[in-house]
Amino acid sequence: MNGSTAHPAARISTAAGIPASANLRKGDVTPATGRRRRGRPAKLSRPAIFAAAIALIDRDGPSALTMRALATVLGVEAMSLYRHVAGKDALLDGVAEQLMSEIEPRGASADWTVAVHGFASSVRGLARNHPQAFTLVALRALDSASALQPVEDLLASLRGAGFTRQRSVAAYRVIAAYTLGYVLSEIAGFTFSEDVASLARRAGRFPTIRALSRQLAQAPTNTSFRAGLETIISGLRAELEH
Amino acid sequence: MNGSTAHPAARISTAAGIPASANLRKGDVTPATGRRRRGRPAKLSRPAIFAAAIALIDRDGPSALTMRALATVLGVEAMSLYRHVAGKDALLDGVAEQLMSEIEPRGASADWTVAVHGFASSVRGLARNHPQAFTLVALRALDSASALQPVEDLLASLRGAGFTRQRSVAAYRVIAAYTLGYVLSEIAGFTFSEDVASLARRAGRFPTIRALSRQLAQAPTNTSFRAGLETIISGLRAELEH
DNA sequence: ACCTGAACACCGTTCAAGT
DNA sequence: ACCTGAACACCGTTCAAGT
Repeated sequence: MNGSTAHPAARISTAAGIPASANLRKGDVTPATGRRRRGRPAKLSRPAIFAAAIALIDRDGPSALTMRALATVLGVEAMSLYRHVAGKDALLDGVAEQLMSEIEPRGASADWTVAVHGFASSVRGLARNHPQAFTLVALRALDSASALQPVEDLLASLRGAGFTRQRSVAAYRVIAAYTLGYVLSEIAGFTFSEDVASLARRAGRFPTIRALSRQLAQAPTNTSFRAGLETIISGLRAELEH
Repeated sequence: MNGSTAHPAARISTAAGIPASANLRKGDVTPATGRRRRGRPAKLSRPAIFAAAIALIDRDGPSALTMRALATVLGVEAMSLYRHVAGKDALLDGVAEQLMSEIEPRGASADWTVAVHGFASSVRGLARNHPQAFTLVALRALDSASALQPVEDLLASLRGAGFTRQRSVAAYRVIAAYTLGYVLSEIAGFTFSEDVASLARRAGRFPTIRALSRQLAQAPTNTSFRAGLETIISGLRAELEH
C-alpha cells in the first residue's frame, strides 16, 4: 500500500521531536529516596520510554511501535531498552498504565448521574486524545491505581445513591461496556462507512438499512454518545426506584 | 516469558490437525459455474485458507497467525498464499468476513425486545466460539452481507415497533456498543482480576472497590449479560412510550 | 551502571523460475 | 495455472563485551 521506499528513522526522530526529558515530571528518574547515583548517568527512564512509545503509536499507528524504532526515536540502540523494560509485552503494559494516568480524577459526585457522565467522558476523552494507542491498550487488565480511581469514584456514587452492592456492580458493568464499545466503534469508524448503503443497494436486500442509510452514515457525536448514556441512566433509574 | 527454544512449525502442522479439505463445504473450491478447470488443480482456496487461519488463531492466539505458519498448516509454502489473498491485511479481512458468516440468520421478529436479545446473543455467541479471533476482528468495518443481515433484522424490528428513524439508529448503536464492549471485556477477563482487591488493599485507598470486591470478582454470565440488556431495553421502552 | 555489537531465529513480501 | 527458491528488509531477544 504505502510504497514509500525510504523512511529514515532519523527523520522520525526529528519529526516526532520527543521532548526526551521534558516529558518527565520531577522525581520520575529516581525514586523518592535521594539515593546517590553512581556510574554513567541514565539516558533512559521508564516514563520517557512510555511517553515516546505513545507518541510513536499516535503518530504512525500501533504497528509502528517497534523496539528498534522506539530506540531510534530515543537516540539509543534497541538493546538498551531491555535495561528498563522486560520486553515488548511489558512495554505495552507500561504504555497502558501511563495512558490511564492521563485521566484526571474528578472525585466522587453526590449526583450519581453526574458520576456516570464523568466516568464515561473520562474514558472517551482519553480515546479521543490517543485513538491509536487506545485500541492497543483497551483490552489489557487495568490493575494500576490511576485506572482504579475512576472506577472507585463511580462505584462510590452509585452506592451513595442507594444502589445495592449487586446493582452497583451491574450498573458499572453496563456503563463500562457501553462506553468501551462506543469508543472503540468510533475509532473504527462506527462499522458503517458511506458505502454500506451502496453495498445494501447492490445486494438488493436490506431495505431497512437502505431506508436508514442517512441516519446510519451520521458520524457519532458528543451529543449522541451522551444520549445513549441517558438511555442507560433511564433504565438504571427505573431499577433504583423500583 | 515462554522460553521454549524450538517450536518447529512441523509440530504445529501435526498438532493443529487442520482438516485441510474437510472444512470445505461443497462448491467452495470452484464458483457455481461449471467452468472447466485446466492446468494444475488448486491445492488452496480462499475459504480453506480463512478456515485454517481461524483455527490457528483459536488455537494459538492472534500472534500465531503468520503467513508462514498458515502455509505450513496448509501443507504449502508461504508464497503460495499470495496467489489467493493480496497480503496479510486482506487475509484478516477474509477471516473477519468468514467469522461473521457463522452467525445464522434469525429473521426479523415482531417483538422488538426479542430482536434485541437475538442480535446480542448472536454476537456474543460468535465471540464465545472464537474468543481469540473475535478480538482480532471486532474493529474491522463490517461490509459483507452476512455482517449486515443481523443489523437489518434488528433495525427492521425497531422500526416495526414504532421507533422513529433517528431513534431506531440510536437504539441500534446503544445495543451494539454495549454488546461489543461487554463481549470484549469478557474476553479480556472483564478487567477485574482476583488481585484487584489485593491491589486496592495494598494501596490503602479504594474503599468502595474493596467493599464490592466479591461482586466485582464474579465472572460475567449469560444472566448478567441479559440483565444489562434488560436495563437498556427498559430505557429504550421509556423513550418509545414517551 | 548503563549502553552496544554481533548474532539468532523469526517476520511479510518480491520476483523470476519451475512444473 | 499454480506453486516454489532465493532473496530483501525487516522483527524481538540473547549474550558477551565495551566504557
